[in-house]
Amino acid sequence: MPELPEVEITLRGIEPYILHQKISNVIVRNHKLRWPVQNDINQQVNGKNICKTQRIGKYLVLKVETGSIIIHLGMSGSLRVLKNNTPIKKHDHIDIEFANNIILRLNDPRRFGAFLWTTEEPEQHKLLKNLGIEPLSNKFSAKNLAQLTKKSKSPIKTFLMNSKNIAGVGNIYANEALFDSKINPNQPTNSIPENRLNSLLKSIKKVLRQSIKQGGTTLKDFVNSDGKKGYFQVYLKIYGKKNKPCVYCKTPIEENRMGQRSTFYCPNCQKLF
DNA sequence: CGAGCAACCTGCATGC
DNA sequence: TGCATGCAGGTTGCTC
Repeated sequence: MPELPEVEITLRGIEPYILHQKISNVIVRNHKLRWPVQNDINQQVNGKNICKTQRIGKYLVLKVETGSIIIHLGMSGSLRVLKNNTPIKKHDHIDIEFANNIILRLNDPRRFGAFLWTTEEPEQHKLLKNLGIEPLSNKFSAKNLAQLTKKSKSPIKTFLMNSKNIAGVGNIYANEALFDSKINPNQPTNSIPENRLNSLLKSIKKVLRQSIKQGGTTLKDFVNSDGKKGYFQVYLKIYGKKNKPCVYCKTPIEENRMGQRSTFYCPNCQKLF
């Protein structure tokens, strides 16, 4: 599921409830996520206050004085703020209980998500230190994108989805941003002229911002911290639209596979050049 | 090095 | 109805 907008929505939803609150317990019902959840996680954080929360790419970081909890939602994860004693549902793997009587509950049917403890600076953690540019930051500029793309011969969609280049763009938003800027997903990255790169840059920021505004995209599992679904799926123009008419030219949208991911494009609007 | 792809999991839609 | 197949917002870590 969760790409950058969904993780951002989750962060905004949980932060007001947990920032500066004291952790009173961590319950791990199933430690088998992408990596095993550390056995002593409760001893590490019990009694500590959350002093900072942040999103880095698709990762959420909950900082306490002595280290950080790093959370990734994988394909199907969600985090909810609930009252203590809320009955457990299937795939509710972890609860962080707080002294103010709320819990932060991780549900993740596919268990591709992660829940890690680190005493390093989170940016230095193995999984985060090679992340590329934050696409909504000022560092994601025309100049930097031009610099970054000239080294890569990969198809542009593969480039966009590689978190070493850009952190947080996944399959939905790569498809949408390429359609919005009328670039073919297979266009070799280093063959894209500067004016087209600038338009791609704007499309990426636009699509991510619009999705955040709509509470993210819910295809299946994603819910925000209140348990509500996102609404941006209503505004998707290309993702999942195989054989539907292109909103600009009515040409039927085509689908193929790049890597192992579904790729949608309008053969008329997104011609290779 | 990079590119390609299997693997990690459950659930759901589809087709025989 | 039942069973097999394939696919799903991600990413690591193999092989070549």
